[in-house]
Amino acid sequence: MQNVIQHNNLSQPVYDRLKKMIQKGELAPGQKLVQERLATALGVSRTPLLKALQMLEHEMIVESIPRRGMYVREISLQEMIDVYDCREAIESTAVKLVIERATDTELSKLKEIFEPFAKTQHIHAGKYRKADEKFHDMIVELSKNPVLQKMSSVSDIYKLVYQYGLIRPPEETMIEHALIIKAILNRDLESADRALRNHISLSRQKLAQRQQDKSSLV
Amino acid sequence: MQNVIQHNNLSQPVYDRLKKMIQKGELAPGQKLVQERLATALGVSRTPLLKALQMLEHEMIVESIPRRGMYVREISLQEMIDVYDCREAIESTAVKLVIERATDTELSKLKEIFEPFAKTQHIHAGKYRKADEKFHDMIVELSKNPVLQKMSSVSDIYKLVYQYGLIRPPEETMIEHALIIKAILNRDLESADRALRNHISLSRQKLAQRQQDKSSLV
DNA sequence: AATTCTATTTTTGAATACAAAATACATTAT
DNA sequence: ATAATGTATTTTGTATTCAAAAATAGAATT
Repeated sequence: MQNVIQHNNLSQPVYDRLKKMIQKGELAPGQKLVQERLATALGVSRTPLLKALQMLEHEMIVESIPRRGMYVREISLQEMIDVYDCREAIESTAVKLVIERATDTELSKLKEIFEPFAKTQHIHAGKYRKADEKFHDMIVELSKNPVLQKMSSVSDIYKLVYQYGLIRPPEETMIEHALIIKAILNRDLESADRALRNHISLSRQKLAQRQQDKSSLV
Repeated sequence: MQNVIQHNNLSQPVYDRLKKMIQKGELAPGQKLVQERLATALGVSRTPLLKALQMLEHEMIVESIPRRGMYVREISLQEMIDVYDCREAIESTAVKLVIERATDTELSKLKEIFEPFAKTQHIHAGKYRKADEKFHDMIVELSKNPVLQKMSSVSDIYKLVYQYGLIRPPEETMIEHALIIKAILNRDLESADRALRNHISLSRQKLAQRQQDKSSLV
């Protein structure tokens, strides 16, 4: 029995690890997270684990059922559609602020994200998804609105949409990304807003279509 | 020393009490919240208190400075302006969904909120503020989008704007509320969106004006 | 009088202990 | 065999303990 108490923020690394494990599916949706067992597996006590789980709960990645336990949340298709409405709200506002507040140097970083894909013929799906996430993250970051950033973390679960497979081919979204970036670089708010809303809205519509298909099966 | 352990969600009532205490200013912005002392005062141990504080941290009402402690957050004028941008994002999306999803019965409840003030000549400031908050809460609630609702809780700190005094006279906002409600009842998305954005935007501009005034004093 | 250093106290973050609720399991009754 | 009941085990929510870091107070020095 080791009698050493750590004092340096154990919950943060635990949070990071859990989040990755859930994103990778190592902890499956619906799965119960037994605290003592999980804590031992991660080499900490229940205290920092619980703090990490609470953070994930705020992001709607896990859910706590009182006196029952913590579970990895299952994100339904309907909820994912709701998430896309949230992303449109967040990012549309973010884009407005980016155009107001970001420097040209900062804007150029947005552009760089998709440059590797412009050259190549075949787009690596995994790398493109990462770039896509980075693009949307950066828009929120460059908004320089801390409250918006915090709110954004709640709808970050959109990143779990891959559970429903590929929503739209990269070739399609690539063009839309280019349009958004171009408008932002020109600091053309109206075009940027329109392009961004269109981009998110199209994906949401794809999800809604699947929802339709599913319910019409019954 | 009582040897009784409660098992029924102590953190929720603690959260409620703390939130009210902060809203009333009983716990002042900037004030340090010493855990042991506060826990004793509330009749619980540090464990449920800490959980409550984490919830408040997520809503940006308190902040944790690692290894230093928990503090009641001071919300600057600039941040409040940022909050209003967030509210516009949230509520604009909410209104869209309300028009899509809410029943006529539900919409009628929106209307009822301000009815007491239509009759009276003099508007009771405190009661009007409560009604105002209820109105905005209800829009988010009737959106029936759980993710949006969760996000909304983060920018709920707009309710602390009264710390900066009265932003606009009730007579002014009353008219705007009426316009928003009318458009929602008609399920006229375009008008509702325009009215709502105008309403929030005007308040934000007032705050921005104060920010200007303040910085030009220097 | 101001500043630096040191000893003491306080407070935080983590680990552990503990009681009640939830679950699993076996036994009995139907 | 299935349902119902009682018992043992597990797990949660809270309380407590503990060690390290931070804050404080006091002494020593400039």
